Amino acid sequence: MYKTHGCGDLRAEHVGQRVELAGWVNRRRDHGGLTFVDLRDRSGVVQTVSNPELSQEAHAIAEQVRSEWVLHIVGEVRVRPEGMANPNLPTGEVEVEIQELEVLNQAKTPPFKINEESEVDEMVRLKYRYLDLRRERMQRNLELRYNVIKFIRDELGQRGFWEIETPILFKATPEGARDYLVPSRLYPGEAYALPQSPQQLKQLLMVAGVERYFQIARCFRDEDQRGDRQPEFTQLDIEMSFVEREDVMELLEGVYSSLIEKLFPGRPVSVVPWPRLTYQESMDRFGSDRPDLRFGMELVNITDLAEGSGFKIFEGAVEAGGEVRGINCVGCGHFSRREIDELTEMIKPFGAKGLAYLALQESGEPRSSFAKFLPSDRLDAVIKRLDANPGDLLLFVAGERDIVLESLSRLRAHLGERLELYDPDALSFCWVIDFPLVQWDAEGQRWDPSHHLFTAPMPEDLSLLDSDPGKARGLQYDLVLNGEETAGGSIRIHDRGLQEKIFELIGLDLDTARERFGHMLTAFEYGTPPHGGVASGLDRLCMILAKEPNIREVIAFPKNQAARDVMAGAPSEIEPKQLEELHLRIVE
RNA sequence: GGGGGUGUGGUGUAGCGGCCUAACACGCUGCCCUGUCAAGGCAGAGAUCGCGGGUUCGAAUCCCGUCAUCCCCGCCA
Repeated sequence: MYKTHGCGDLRAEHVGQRVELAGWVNRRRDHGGLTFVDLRDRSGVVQTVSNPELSQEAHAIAEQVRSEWVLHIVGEVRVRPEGMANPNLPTGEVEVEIQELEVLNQAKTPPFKINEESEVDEMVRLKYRYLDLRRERMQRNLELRYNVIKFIRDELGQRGFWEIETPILFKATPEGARDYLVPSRLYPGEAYALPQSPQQLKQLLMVAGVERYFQIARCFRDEDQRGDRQPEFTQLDIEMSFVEREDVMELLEGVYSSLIEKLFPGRPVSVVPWPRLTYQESMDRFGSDRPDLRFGMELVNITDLAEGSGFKIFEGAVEAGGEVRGINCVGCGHFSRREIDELTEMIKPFGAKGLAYLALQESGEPRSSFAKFLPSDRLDAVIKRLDANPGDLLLFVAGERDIVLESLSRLRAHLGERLELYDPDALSFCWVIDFPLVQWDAEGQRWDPSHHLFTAPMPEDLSLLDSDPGKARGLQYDLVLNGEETAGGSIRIHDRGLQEKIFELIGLDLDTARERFGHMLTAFEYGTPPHGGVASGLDRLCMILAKEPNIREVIAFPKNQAARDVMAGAPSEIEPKQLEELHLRIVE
């Protein structure tokens, strides 16, 4: 070993000890005679001092040293002279007096500063990711992620789960996201697919009698990027036999609650059991199936008050079968016309024609785009229903239900952040349940599973599958954290007949279904236990726990927006020889 | 596939028709300096203003195209 201690671990208790340190030069302060070298390793930073009176040889080297050089130092830990302690440094009470100094490696001047949290263009960071990861923020994130995963492994182990690996080379499933394909060398024209999730395999593990399975599983989806989406990502995959919906939800909230209690003590977190909202309720109150429960500002339906109100825009929306809903931005009555116009522009992309506003003044008439059209008793009823007081700003959207909900939901999320309506440390969980099993896909003219095609319908809704499939609910649950979808799961179908019925409903003919999922159907005939599970996006979870704005900040080597690895330059051109082996030809 | 933002020394920014022979901070190089810790002092190097075309007497600045990058929509069972 090159070191006896971590740089950041040295304290007053080590005074007098001879220590060996190894690490990077964080900063050098050369006073000519005396030279200070702040040495950094994973554990932190400690000040080392080179004094020519102690070692002429070491001092000559210390004068040559530059940022990010890799050093090996032998020296003695000393208390700093009176008044020289640095309270900003955990190791600030001591310093290491250099006796021997060895340069293990020199370093070019890095393209950006490693020793401070300066803003750097992300392309440059990704190109030199190994340097970016050397910075404190990234080291913190890497450690946080490790701690989260370690905790989950330990916790699930204690709860009787086995961690089982499933194949990365598996079979394409044209339903769902686009697959990443791996062409087969041995079988011309055939390909493996990388898993979008280990869904089928974990269900087959239940058939296999595993009963309690989990995996920290890498998943692959060839779709376009977002700030919270990467082409490959990691999910906590769980499956359990002989359970009902509530059992799976209780398990995950138990694991995550204790995780936060242990690793993030002091952060405000939802109390178990976490709120359970039906899909209907969530849409009705928040306009979204992933409601951010860190703050209120719920959507209020005033459709009945809008009907025949005298305001043509409201009336028209109601007559066309639409709705009128509003939110109360408490204390925002001072918003300027321009600010309200900006909010209006914000929701137009979602189909909203406009934004009606009513700003209640502390005194005098309200400022409003529509109040003058409404009889005063109607106006009072509206104000009362939104629980509004002088100084508040009420915002309304009228139109088709979907548009109203989406617009106000976006507006609510935007205002919640802008007005700082919540504690940035808060971790607000909730479950959304009772999703529709299938949704009508107008483009494809067919029913689409809202979760996936193995989700069991609610038993009491079974008959609806024939009469009114859109009304049938699934035994499904989504976990939402601070308005972000963090996990999703369901009780699965374990009956071949029902599974085939679902295939049929979503327009998979029996031959195709058997070709793609024959192994599942066959397995269901050999004594399949009732089972269900959940999958949780760990990158996203870590992103929120680390309070990072972007999923790339918690992934060691992420792809950029265009799905490229800019450090290694992947994807890259294929050698003709490889193409030939794989029986492939490039079509321009 | 579509919409929007951004591209100026190594990094972060300023400049947004002529005062630009491109400014500032940090970093970098050299010299000085024995108690600094964002060390300090002095001196210095470093930019064809993403690329191509156009408008103009004159373009970092305006226009068009293109590339890169980020955000969003579509997509993500």
